[in-house]
Amino acid sequence: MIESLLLKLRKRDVVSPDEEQALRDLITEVEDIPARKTVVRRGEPLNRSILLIEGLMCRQKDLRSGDRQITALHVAGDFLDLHGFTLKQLDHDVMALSPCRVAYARHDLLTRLTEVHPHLTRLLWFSTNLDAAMHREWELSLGQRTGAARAAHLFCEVYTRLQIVGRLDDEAYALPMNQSELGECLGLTVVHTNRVLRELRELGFVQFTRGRVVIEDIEGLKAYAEFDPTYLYLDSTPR
Amino acid sequence: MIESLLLKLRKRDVVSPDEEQALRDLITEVEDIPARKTVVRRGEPLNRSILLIEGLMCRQKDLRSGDRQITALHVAGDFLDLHGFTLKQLDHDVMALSPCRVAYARHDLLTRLTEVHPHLTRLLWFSTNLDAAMHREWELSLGQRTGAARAAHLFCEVYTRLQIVGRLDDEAYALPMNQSELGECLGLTVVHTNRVLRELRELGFVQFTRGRVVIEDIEGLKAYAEFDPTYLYLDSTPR
DNA sequence: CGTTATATTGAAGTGCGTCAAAAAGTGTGG
DNA sequence: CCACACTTTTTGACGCACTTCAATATAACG
Repeated sequence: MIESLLLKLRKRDVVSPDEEQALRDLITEVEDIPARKTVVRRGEPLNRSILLIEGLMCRQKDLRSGDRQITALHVAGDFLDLHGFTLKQLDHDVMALSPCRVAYARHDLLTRLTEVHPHLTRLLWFSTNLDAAMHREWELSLGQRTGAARAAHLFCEVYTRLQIVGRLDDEAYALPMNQSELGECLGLTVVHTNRVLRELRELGFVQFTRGRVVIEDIEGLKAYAEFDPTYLYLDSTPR
Repeated sequence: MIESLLLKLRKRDVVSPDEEQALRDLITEVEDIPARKTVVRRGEPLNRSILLIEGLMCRQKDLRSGDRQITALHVAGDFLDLHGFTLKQLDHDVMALSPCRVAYARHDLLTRLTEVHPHLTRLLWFSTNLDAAMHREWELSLGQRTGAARAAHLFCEVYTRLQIVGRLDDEAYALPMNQSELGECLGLTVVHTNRVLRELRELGFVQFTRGRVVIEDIEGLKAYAEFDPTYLYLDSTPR
């Protein structure tokens, strides 16, 4: 159940059998979530954090005009709102993009964990810092990259993250969202998102059709996006 | 020396005298940094984190074209790279925008702190999560707000953050950067930044001249920017 | 099979970038 | 105090990336 989480963490540091057990003990109830359901609403008090076991979720903020920005994507093995453990409420919504399976980690157990497992605590802390690193890369994309490069970069990032947790299907993967939602990740309208996707397709880099990404030329795509995975911290270092 | 940090933390939770002392013991050497100096370079191994005592610093990422994005601003009381404690190296540079005074917190002492002070650890964890919340709000700005609203929002955010640490000078404050650097925060060119500033001035909201922000109508500015400080977590809650 | 969501294309408009130059401010040395 | 060089701000003209509005095509679904 926490296998993807372990894959993710062990890519970055050693997790002892003891710590693995502590994580297993942390996770209680499992639940299935339908697509499009909001699982955490901004401002609501939190007493547990959610681990994504299967599916695709996102964090989003919106303006009064209704314009939305998706600020993060989450794949299997990610905590959706571990930051909520110290923040106690979120500044944004968390929504399922596909049908998902999640598990819950109660905050009182997490508090206990911080008192008993300092190294594991630092690892969980690391994992929220990793989210922040991705936010920064998205800021760079939104502020400086062209629409096409932004899309290309996103495809590279998700490719890399899914690879870690074994969700790549050869050179393709599931990205269950429509072009409108993809546009909300990229800060583009649906119409322009569609044009940008055509460009990437015509360049022979990648195809995105009905929630599925097929990579045709990963090296070309990475070069085009200036994708440098440093910000994903893929080295195993004592944290 | 850590007074601004204490103001910042105590705005969000209780810091016991014991914990205050632990923080004081954490901070060793103090140093003065000249403007424009890069204090942390991406990729370099870190064994300490930096607390900003006085001045303005930023985090920045760039593309090969030379286009830069400033992903965060830091004021007195902020840790510049506390995330570096668990990341062990940064994915971006940290640079002084003005002459600054900083103090250092060694990572071995921080590790020790996590083993002895779980609640304080959670508070420091919180503070990195707060940085992430600001990153998300900037993503919303960069992705969805117009240039003028983005600038207005930034002025509101810094106004609020400086207020907490007592650096407001009536309805004005120091923001020691030029229009080019402001543009790099906003994802705009200098030229357009200049036009956006004129617009905000003509609307009677705010003036930005030679590194100084003079707020003329804070309520108007907040409304214009749709500034909602929820994401700054200004309530005192047990973390 | 009809209904609704999603994708695609076209045409026209706009926010912001680019290029270029002038104006204003700042710092330094004489 | 001025002279000079340099940085920063400001403005104008023009171009482009992206948006908006609108219509059609295609896929998904009960």
